[in-house]
Amino acid sequence: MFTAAAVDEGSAGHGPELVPAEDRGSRELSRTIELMGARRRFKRNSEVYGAREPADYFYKVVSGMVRAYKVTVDGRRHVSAFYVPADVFGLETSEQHVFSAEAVTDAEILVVKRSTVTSLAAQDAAMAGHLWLLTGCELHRSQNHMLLLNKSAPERVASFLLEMADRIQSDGEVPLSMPRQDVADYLGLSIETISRMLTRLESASAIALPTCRRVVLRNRPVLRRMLA
Amino acid sequence: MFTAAAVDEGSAGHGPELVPAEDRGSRELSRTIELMGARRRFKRNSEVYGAREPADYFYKVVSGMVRAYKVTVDGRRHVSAFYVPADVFGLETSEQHVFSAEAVTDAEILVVKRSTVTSLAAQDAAMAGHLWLLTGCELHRSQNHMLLLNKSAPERVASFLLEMADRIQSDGEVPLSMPRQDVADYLGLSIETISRMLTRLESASAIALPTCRRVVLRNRPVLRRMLA
DNA sequence: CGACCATTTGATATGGATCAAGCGATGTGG
DNA sequence: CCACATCGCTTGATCCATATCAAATGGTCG
Repeated sequence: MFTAAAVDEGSAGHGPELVPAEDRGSRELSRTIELMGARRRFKRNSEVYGAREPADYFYKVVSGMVRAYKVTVDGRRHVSAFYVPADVFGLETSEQHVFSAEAVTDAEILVVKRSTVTSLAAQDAAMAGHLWLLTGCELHRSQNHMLLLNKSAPERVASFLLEMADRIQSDGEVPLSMPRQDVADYLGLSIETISRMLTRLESASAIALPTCRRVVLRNRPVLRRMLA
Repeated sequence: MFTAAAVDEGSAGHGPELVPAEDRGSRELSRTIELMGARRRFKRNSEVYGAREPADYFYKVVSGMVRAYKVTVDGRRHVSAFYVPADVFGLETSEQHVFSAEAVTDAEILVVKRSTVTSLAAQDAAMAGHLWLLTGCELHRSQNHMLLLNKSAPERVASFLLEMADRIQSDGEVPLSMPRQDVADYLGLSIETISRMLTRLESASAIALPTCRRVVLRNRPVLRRMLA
């Protein structure tokens, strides 16, 4: 199977509305990691891998959340992605990781040797196809994030909430496991702006904030209308 | 061959310093397009493909330049990439194109049916590997662009010039084939800001502007020092 | 030569960063 | 169990980078 049949569209428009990993044609690779992967536990804020380290493994989140990030020479940090259960990450084609990865919360992660997967892929076209497909999904996500970074602050925050709601799928209630600083570094804004935008959305009763780490989406159409 | 051996690093740091397509392990796929591709000519500003159209072909630039872009609902345009001779583009895994592609200048482009490549890839692991690799390079480029969008205006412009100089490889002289608006939409800035930054770089004698479409890099270290 | 389009330059406006308190939870030692 | 320290979040005041608006200039093509 070397077609991209299962891949989304419907997302293309604007929001990242990413399709859950299981629906993305990733089953082969995902299952391989499931079967052959070693389960490792990571404490909150511990490192999964570091930028510039050899990229010898692929990863799949079982529980918890992971952030991929990079610190620039001038000390600014950019969070490129959050990975939630069922997401596969670390799929880069380069020999070294470009980003670092850390557990946002305590997390369980399946780890499989990259060489195991690539040698399977060399034998099995379906595996190779899925590897390609998953990388394509990551590309798609990255391109969406790129678009997001040209939007206004309210748009970025609204996009973020909708993205998280779609991916975590806990029905209206979005638990923000990460601190404000992570959100800020993901959206390219300051923590103060994140805070202000959330307050503004609450005033507009688009969302409710029972606690600062729990967001309830009260009015998605209002949020969607903010997307450029 | 299903290893990413040839893939860069050295870029990872900051600049996109992208390795020319031929050195990226893309030879198989690139050569396939070379052998099996139909050569098509596109006039300046004509469309190669449109967003949301079926992604039935892969492309390789022979001459000229191509821009990939997307217009958001609110009418803003984002240029996600410029493709120069030897670059392969249109590699998305999704069934429909997310971006549109247009010729920046008159261009010659090799076009090959995607199904041709994918059925080759289903037989030939090397082809599958190269497909993966090239998509990985596109991902890498996209991630670099993402980082770029969090930098200051002078940094973005300096990065852009260095990127173009590396990719066009015409030794110090960078012909900007695209109008300022394209640069602006690529860097997420206004045309006025692009203009001002170029002027500023000229005053700092980091560059010279014999005409507004030709940039001479006079002092790369100064440009590099601007990168965050 | 004149019209048109792209680029530069100048003046002003503004969104978001930064600086600086305040506030609220969470946890620790008395 | 409560006082207090700490950390993360919110709120307010100010500043600055870049957008936007508005001409002026230059380059290209009929």
